[in-house]
Amino acid sequence: MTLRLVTWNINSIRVRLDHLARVVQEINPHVLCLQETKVTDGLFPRAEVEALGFSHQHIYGIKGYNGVAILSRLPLTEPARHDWCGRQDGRHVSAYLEGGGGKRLEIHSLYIPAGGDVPDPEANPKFAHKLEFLKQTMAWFRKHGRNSGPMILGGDLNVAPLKTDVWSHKQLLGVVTHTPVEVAHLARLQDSASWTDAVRSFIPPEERLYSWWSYRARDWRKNNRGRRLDHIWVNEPLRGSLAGAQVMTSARDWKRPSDHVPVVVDLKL
DNA sequence: ATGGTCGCTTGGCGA
Repeated sequence: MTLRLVTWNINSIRVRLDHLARVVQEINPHVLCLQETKVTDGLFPRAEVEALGFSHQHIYGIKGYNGVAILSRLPLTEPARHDWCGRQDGRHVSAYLEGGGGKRLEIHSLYIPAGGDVPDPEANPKFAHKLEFLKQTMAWFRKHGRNSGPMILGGDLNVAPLKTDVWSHKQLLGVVTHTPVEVAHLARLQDSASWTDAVRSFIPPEERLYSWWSYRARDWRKNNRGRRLDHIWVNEPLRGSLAGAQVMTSARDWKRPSDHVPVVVDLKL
């Protein structure tokens, strides 16, 4: 079988249920990793999501902001919540996907802190939190990755690592999401479990690629000042299974869009 | 250079 996984910062699942339905209709994934669901678990639209075919739901929401989920057509087992930096803030969940080609895949949905405006951990506690979050997740994956089987991670990692992941490398070197210290931290996270950047294994690094465009631009398409903040990574056991990748840019043009678009990867299992 | 827009916890915060 070919397993299709989407990661998407949906920026409120309640506001964008119709968009979720459209993603399901047009892309037909087996698994969705969502970020910024922005809803407590009691108010999560479980029935509506189940009606779309996703009866297996592992959710971790808090009031007002953040919130992550793994939604699946196939069974999910051993659902886990991961908390970092001493906060219970709905940024990381994992579960095992059962039955994909007889394999058992470990899935992670991750929402790394945005980091505020000033890229200085001394002056800006949000930036300090972002760097510390990256350190704690990399330490965990370094240990955990040693004896894990096939793993796939989808998330809003809030870092655009490559020059071609931003509209202007030069102009964004001092802007949070593209500073050298964040890129170095993300590289260490990527190294922690020998992750492969699944999307960039199909869309070459020379090619500009974005997954987020600010709401504040008057015309996002015309300015095209995007950044690639949303990523899908696979570990070594899945590297040979990679079968395709795409970024659903069209979703940014829908009515009342998220500022992020869905990112899709196919795995031949 | 500043402010521009969303969604949430109704109003300031986080992005």
